[in-house]
Amino acid sequence: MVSDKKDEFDLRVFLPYLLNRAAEESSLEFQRAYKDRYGMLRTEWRVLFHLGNYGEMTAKEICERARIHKTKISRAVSKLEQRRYLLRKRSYTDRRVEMLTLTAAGQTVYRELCDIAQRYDEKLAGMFSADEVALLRQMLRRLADMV
Amino acid sequence: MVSDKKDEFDLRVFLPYLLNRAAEESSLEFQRAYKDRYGMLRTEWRVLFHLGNYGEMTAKEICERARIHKTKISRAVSKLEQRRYLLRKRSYTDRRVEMLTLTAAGQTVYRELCDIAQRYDEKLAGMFSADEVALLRQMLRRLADMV
DNA sequence: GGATAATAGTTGATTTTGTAACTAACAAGC
DNA sequence: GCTTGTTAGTTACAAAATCAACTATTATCC
Repeated sequence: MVSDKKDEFDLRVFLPYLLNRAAEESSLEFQRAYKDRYGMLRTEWRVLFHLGNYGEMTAKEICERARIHKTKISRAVSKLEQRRYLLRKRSYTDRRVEMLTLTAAGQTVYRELCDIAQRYDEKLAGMFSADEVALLRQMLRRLADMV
Repeated sequence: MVSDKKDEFDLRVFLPYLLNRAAEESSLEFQRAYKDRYGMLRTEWRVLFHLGNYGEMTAKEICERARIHKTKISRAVSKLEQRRYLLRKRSYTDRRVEMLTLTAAGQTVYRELCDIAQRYDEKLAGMFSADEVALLRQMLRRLADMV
């Protein structure tokens, strides 16, 4: 007799769940770097990294690239400014817009965190073969809609 | 002349970042199912799914399996109980412990969400070949330390 | 068996996020 | 140029997450 019982759903293969769990787990160690060492929140390091990675940007551009809501960006920018990690400069072609750049201090922190990130990434990547990791990154980028 | 410039860090290949972005993005659509239709939070559906998937469990066991902090579980359980989705039953071998089970209503919601989850999972999986998805799930499980 | 430590789960205070309303500046249409 | 609509960014309030302290119960060790 053929089983007509619908395949039971298994939480542990559900992609959104797996992705979230993997993301949470793999963020923990790196989080300590920016949180414990620099008292930064996740959004703050994301802003810092975007400015470090892409140079001068506006809050709007960071919102779009990082897919973070503008209120979170706004608060993260204030915090980073307070800590003298970034400078705001009003665009004088459009005075609603602020150009954001890292200060020397911000760049130093950025580089330090980059080093930590890179080492940590290598550690994670080391769990798999080079081909596997390449495929993983590619698939994640597609899922993240960063194609 | 060989470049001795250290390879510039690229945010868009950093695994924790990719994982988080992919997780956030791929959760959005499914989130609407439990949030908009049932007014549930993420922790609440995770608890619901655990009970649906594994049957009777204690809050402690859910904490460990799902890696969610006990205060979040405690509040999610209260909410689910209020909505009559689950029942608490004191263990009488250890009266600190509560056995949690889904009510009939809870099981109905669970099954509905399972269907949605399964269809959504198939949609996501459809972005890649069967082999690729199998590998992805396997890698995510390792990253999530669910090996 | 009684003191001390450990465990399951809850509660309260603080921090962070999310939502909506807001200000200030620009753009378009007439 | 003046109304209407949009956009960049901020702020205020509500919802949720985090962290520490708490209660009640069980386990340990002398």
